[in-house]
Amino acid sequence: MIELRHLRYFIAVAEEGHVTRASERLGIAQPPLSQQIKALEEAVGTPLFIRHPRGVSLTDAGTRFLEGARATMATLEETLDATRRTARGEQGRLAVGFTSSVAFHAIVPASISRYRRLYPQVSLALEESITADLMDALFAGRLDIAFARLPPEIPPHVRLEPLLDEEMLVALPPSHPLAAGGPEEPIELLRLAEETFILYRRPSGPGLYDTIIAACRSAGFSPRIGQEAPRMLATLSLVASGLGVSIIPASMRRIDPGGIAYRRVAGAPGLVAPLYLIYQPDTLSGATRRLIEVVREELPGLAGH
Amino acid sequence: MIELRHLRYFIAVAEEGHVTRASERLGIAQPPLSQQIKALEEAVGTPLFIRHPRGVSLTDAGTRFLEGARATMATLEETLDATRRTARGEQGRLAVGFTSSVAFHAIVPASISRYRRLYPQVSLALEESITADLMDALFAGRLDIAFARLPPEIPPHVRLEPLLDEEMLVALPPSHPLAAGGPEEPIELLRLAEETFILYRRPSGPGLYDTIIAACRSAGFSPRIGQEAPRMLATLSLVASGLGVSIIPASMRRIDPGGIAYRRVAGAPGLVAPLYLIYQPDTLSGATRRLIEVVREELPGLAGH
DNA sequence: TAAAAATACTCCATAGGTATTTTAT
DNA sequence: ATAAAATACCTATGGAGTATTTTTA
Repeated sequence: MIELRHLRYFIAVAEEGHVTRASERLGIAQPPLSQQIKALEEAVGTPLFIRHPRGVSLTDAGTRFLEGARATMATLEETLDATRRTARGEQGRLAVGFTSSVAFHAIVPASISRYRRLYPQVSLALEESITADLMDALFAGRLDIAFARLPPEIPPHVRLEPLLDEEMLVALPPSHPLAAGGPEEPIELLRLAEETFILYRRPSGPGLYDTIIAACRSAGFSPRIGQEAPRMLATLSLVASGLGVSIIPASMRRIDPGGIAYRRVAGAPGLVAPLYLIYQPDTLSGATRRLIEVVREELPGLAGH
Repeated sequence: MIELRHLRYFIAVAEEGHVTRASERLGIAQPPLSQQIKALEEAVGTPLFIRHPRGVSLTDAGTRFLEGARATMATLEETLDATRRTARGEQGRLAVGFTSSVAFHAIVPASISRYRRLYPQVSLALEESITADLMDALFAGRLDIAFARLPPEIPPHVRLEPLLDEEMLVALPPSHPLAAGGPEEPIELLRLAEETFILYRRPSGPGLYDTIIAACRSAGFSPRIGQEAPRMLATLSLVASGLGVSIIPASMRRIDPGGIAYRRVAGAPGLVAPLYLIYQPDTLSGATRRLIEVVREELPGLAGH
């Protein structure tokens, strides 16, 4: 069976044109080198060297073999390089998922764009989806990592790394009486007791839904749910149309489908939208590790929101 | 040190996704396979497999390594193929030399063209030169094989394989009295005793020169040398111009620089032009061996001339 | 509990070492 | 006579085998 040892030895002898000199270069004795060369010639099935009284030279077949032996070694070297770069996360592919409700938080675009700059050789695949689908994709290996709110259930081996707790704001139709105050002036949650609420549909983001209901309960009322919208943007459109009020993560404020008024909420400490980085810590690719690093480094600059 | 064994084992495990199944396929036990995989991962410097309770799967780095390992094995396989084809003489290069005095003998073009047809993957280099230069080139390895007359001296390790003895003809100027007879009617050499001879210059083809002089001597006269021409064609031009007669190998008859009359020679059994195949039998390339075969096979069909 | 991989050890095949002979100039 | 490769023989590293333990779903 031909081994790389044979190729290394063959190349040395071919380059030196001299078995003894090659054996010195290789740090072995001459007889074993002669034997290995002989074994190689046997395995190939044809002489590769012509033996002269003062050295050896290549046969035609040997010349062709030298070319191929070098190509083989070069292919392996390249492979080792690429493999190590991939392991270090400097090369390869990275599939990142996120939900529509986190896409607008600065941490996501900031991390992605810094990552792109630091590791340009990694080809990025970005996917927006609902939390449940992200979790499935993560578990199945179609996704390496995701940004999301608290998922309904956590598959085994999946880690949720809490990044930050985002403040939530009340979204009011422009015509609403409470919309009159300044945006930085908080309002009591209880003042919304008689309002109709427009909320995310349950399976799309149960975490936020439950949090909002719980906050209303502890403020002393049970909110009337007027409509459950399928996505964040749809929720805000309904609010803008005057069909009700909503409570949304602060980062969504930059979406404004027509004159919505955002107001901070007073006296509702549990009313926050957590943002998690989600991945399988046991099977982290290098590229994924690098993204986690980047996200953690971005965090201090934006912890507030 | 990474060996091909590691690559073979790695590929088997990657393809099976299962160390035990791969060990069966490889015909070894499971523990040594696990050890070799571990040693490979150590040499590469990064894990290549993720160990699951029911099998293994590739890491990102492992996926890249699989690709490269396959490429490495493929490069080696290709190399072995090409090396064996080269050894068999089905591929590669072949440099063939010949002198101007043999170029017109049917054996040369016939052999070359059949060789071309049989081994189209061998790139042929043809070189016409004087015998002495051919011998140098052969000895120096710039030439693999040559067709020539008897060389002045034979370098060590060079074999002269006699192919055939070619009849020699008298070449007469068109105006010469002896040119009147039919070409197949032989003339006695002695009848040329008073003629002026135009012969090859000595260093270009000493064999023929000496043969002609010796034949004249044994016919009972010493020829008068009028001129020594540098090449065969020049010799014939001088004859055509009426400056003298010459004696040339029969295959040159097809060159006719203006009305030369060719006549067979009677009673001069030693007056032949030998044709040799010349090569170094100790360092024959496959391609050279194939050409020798072809020439030997062509021989019976044309032994006469 | 069960399936698979890892670990511990043992053994032997063979890569490599030493001494010598052969070969070709 | 000499330089180099080949041969003969020996040594010991490490690849592979057997038995067992560890791991994790």
